[in-house]
Amino acid sequence: MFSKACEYGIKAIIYIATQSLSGTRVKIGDVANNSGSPEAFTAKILGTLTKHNIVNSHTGPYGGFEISSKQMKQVKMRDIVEAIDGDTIFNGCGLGLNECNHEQPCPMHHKFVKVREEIKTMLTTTTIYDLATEYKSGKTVLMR
Amino acid sequence: MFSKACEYGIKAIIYIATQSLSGTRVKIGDVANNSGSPEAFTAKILGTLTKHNIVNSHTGPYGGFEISSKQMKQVKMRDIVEAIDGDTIFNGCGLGLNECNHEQPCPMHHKFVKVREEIKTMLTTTTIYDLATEYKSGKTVLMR
DNA sequence: TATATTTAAGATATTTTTGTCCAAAATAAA
DNA sequence: TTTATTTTGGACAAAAATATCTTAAATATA
Ligand code: FES
Ligand code: FES
Repeated sequence: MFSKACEYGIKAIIYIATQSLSGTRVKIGDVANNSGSPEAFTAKILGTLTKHNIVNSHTGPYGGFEISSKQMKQVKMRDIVEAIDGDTIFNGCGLGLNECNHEQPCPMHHKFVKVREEIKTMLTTTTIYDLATEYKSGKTVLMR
Repeated sequence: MFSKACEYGIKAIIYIATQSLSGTRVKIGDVANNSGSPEAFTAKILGTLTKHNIVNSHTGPYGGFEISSKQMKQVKMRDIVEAIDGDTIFNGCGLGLNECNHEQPCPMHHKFVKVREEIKTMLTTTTIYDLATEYKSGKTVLMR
């Protein structure tokens, strides 16, 4: 469904957000350790998300990553996925035709579009804040 | 959603099935030309599907690929996807945790499971025959 | 049996994704 | 200003996915 990069990105953001809720900035090493993702690769992905203004970074001592309350509540999962994986999952043809086209549908089109819309809805109606608060309360885990 | 191999496999099977409905066997070259997929790669994938008894192959002159009416009506899209991409799409965790676990859910679990079930339903309720007849009637296309 | 045709199988090549490493830039504090 | 800390960016490496090529095996027909 999502690329590894995207999975790592989502988990990193959720961890950073929960820490931000407590007012603490986190270093990339902490993120990797607490989300079960490779450190250097996760750093790359956070670089992308920083450019998209989904997370804020600060260099130097006492630096690290942080997400504001405003960001948490405004940014949807969809924004993260789109920033990393692009919009193929939201608009692309299920059978890989150059584009999804209602006029000349591929054999899977009708049924596929429904699922694709469900995915879009799921990711558009879920904010970072939603998942971060749930994770902070201990109801969910980022690694096992 | 699906790998390229899986996309090619599905398109190949639909084309072979429509030809089988007319009683004609098709050669790998025809399949590639009519489904817009790379020939040698598609041959590999059809080898896999042949082993899974989803399609039948015949070597030699007048040989080629063919699917029986019985197979067409019994084999679900799910079988094709599972044969090529495995069962990760049906059972795997959306955030890449080693397995999906209801007891220790990842942050996306609840919403993700619903979508995953929709995908499973879509692929389990669609047979090769369904898509082949629709394609044969000209309502859908395999390439553009 | 000899020949032509077609899939099967294995080796190889290319591209993309995933992942690591290291030096540079930014910055806070002593 | 110097030092230590942290992200940033670029080069590099490894693994997986995608794709091609070549030869072998099977088989129908003459
Ligand atoms: S044309 Fe393939 S999903 Fe719309
Ligand atoms: S645990 Fe992640 S989807 Fe179920």
